[in-house]
Amino acid sequence: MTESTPPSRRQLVAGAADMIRRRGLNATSIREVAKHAGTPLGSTYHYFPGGKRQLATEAVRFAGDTVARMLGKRLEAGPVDGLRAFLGLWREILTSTDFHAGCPVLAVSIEEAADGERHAVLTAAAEVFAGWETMLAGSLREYGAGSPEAEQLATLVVAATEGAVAMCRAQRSTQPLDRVAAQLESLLTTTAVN
Amino acid sequence: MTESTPPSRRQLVAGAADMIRRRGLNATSIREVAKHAGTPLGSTYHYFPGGKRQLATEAVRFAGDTVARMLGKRLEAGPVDGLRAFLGLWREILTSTDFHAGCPVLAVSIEEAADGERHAVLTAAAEVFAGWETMLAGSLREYGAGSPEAEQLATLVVAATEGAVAMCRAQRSTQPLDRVAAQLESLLTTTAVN
DNA sequence: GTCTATACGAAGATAGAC
DNA sequence: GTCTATCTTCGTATAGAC
Repeated sequence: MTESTPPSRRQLVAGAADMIRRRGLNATSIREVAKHAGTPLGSTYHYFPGGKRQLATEAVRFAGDTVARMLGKRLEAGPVDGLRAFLGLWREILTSTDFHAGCPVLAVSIEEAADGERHAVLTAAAEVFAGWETMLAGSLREYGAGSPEAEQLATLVVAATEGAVAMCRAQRSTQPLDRVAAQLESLLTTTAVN
Repeated sequence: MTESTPPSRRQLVAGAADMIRRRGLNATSIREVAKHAGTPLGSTYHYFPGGKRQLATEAVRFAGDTVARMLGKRLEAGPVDGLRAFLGLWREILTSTDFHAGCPVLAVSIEEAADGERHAVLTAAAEVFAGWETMLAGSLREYGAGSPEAEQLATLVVAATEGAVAMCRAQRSTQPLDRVAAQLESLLTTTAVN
């Protein structure tokens, strides 16, 4: 991580994130991720000795950080701008993939491990969600929202967006996300000063 | 369907729904569903000639109908009662399974088919979501909500609940669902008369 | 009509050649 | 250090015995 990161390693993580957000965690095979990245299967286990679990964990963190960076930038202009950017990001992912891709963090959250034990991927997903919520809540408080209200609104934004993206995929339409966007924007506008 | 339904057929559908809501669609194997139902593997293909896709489709519809029946009853007492029942149902599923189970409809919505073609399971999921939304929106209109508002609120309720259930599983806590509940209840109370 | 046995492919992971 | 070849297990689906 600290030493120079090989480009193929990075490609494996990004490719895994893309496959997970389309097919889910269990249907994402190391074989296919490696093939897609142009690296041999053995290399994957050299870069990720922890196997599939480690690769998936890093993929979730990678996707989470990418969204968080974008969200942080847009939140500088206020919570409603952040909300619009957040919703717009997922909308773009849906439409640009013809509703084939969603959120990899949600995907890993709803798949129990085969052996039934709680794996590190779930922990990473929880941290990613918490990070997004913390950023949103902080911005809401900055703009005048009260303390229990800000956290509740932040959770509502993340939960509603994640749920809406899944619904959009089922019905091949952005209608759920657009409806959620209208309600959330009006809610945040009346709560915080912009 | 119309003729007498064998109990093992029913068990297979219910078992599939339970496994899907825990592990997701791709990780749910016909073998294990059959074993769990106590029926031989061959019987599954006798009852469901369409194989895994058919079984999964019926499992989604089964789960959707179960929720819809409960929701319909509780909506007779008004939209806020319906909301509480809806949230309470998912909360109970989370806590009674130690956060191992979620919503099977959401689960199938986020997994692309391996062959890339759009399958019947997704269509069933879209219909289930639409059914829940229609019931909620109808109740909201009955209690005084305007026409674009009612549909938007209904979608927000379903999306936020589904997303929150997934977040609860990731962080092994009902906090996301409880926060969403607080916000949705206050939102529906100010919008509709109860 | 029900179920056993099996065909066939693909998964995760590793051993060991280069 | 990198990659090929392989081990083992499990998946869907079916053929054919009772």
